[in-house]
Amino acid sequence: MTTSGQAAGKRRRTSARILECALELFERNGFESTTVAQIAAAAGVTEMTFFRHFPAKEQVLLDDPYDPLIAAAVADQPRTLRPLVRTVRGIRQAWSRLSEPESDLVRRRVRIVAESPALRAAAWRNNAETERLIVDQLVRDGTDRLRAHAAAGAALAALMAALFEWARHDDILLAGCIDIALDTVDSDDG
Amino acid sequence: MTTSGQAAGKRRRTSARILECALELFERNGFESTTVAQIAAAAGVTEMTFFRHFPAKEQVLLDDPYDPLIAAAVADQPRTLRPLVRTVRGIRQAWSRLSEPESDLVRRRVRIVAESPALRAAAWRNNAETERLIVDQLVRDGTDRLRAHAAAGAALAALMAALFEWARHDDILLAGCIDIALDTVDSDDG
DNA sequence: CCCAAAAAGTTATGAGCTAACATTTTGCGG
DNA sequence: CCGCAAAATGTTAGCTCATAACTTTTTGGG
Repeated sequence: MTTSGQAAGKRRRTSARILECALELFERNGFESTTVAQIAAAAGVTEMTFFRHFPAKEQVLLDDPYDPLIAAAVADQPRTLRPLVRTVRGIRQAWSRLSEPESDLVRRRVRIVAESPALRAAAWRNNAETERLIVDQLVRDGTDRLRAHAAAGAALAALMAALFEWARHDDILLAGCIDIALDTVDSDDG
Repeated sequence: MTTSGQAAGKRRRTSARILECALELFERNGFESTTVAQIAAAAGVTEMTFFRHFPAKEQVLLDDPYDPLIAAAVADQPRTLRPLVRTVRGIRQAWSRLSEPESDLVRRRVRIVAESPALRAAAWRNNAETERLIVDQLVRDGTDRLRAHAAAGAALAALMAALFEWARHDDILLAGCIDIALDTVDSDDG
């Protein structure tokens, strides 16, 4: 390489610093009451630099790598199942491998998101891309758009409920919450 | 009366003018590209006045009277049903009485909302209150928080899917879309 | 026609975000 | 170790949404 990624180390370090400072400020003072200027100052950078690392204030919390995995997992499910069941199983599979160390960071972020209506809404906007991927997959396999959309939306809503409830406690397991939430939607058969 | 609502007529007229101007501009140029200043100018008022009538730009489109009815309708369902089924039936009942004339206005607004990711997210924030009411009702009747949240979220997601799909066409019936979407989630039994 | 209250205007301010251009920092090839 | 191109960051200026404090206009009943 040598050409692309000259000072990539510095960039990652700055990103991490901004992220950590932002999380601490959000936890201490709340998301809305924390300004980008404060975060930037705490991280020793300019507002401009903050926005170069995170396209928006909310993206500090919402830029997670798990969502894209869902669409792939849904595609893996047998095409003979009902759309909702396929989606539910895909989500279950995608979230089954969340290691303990990262689990703590995820919990911190979800906790902050759960507190703010604006952030919960923003989380849905983030989900939109995942939802679109699931819908496309289901439609490709013969489900009509409306049913596909309803199934994907409902399953993701259940997932969000599981994440928010999980984040409210310190000791419960995420997998358990996801199972309960998805069972509520999926009822039984398969 | 006489004391409260001195010049209420003028206020309503101004609101209606702002609403109509905003809708036309949104339809012509898109939601994001339309500034509050443009809307205000078109309606012959100041930006300040715009915000006195609508707390935020998005509220021109999202301030609908139907959502609150849902929580009440859910409460009306037999408490013996599963939470998801109760919620689905409540939604079905609440949206069953949408008269034709208002239907056109609703469709205009939903169409604009469907176009913008930011607006779709904002619609979810609007739903949050409805969701809370449903959850509270279910919890009061013995369902645990997580299951209640999952059921309410999933059912509302299906409703949104129905509204968005319905708004994409000119000739289909909303009731039909809602039935299909909710059936996808509710599967069958009751 | 007068007058209290409601509606709308004025001015100022702050936060989030973007764009154009200048400056510093980084790390590899010589 | 030094220079150099690219990457990272800083600077400045501006737009839009939104809020607050204060003033002026408009409304409709007595």
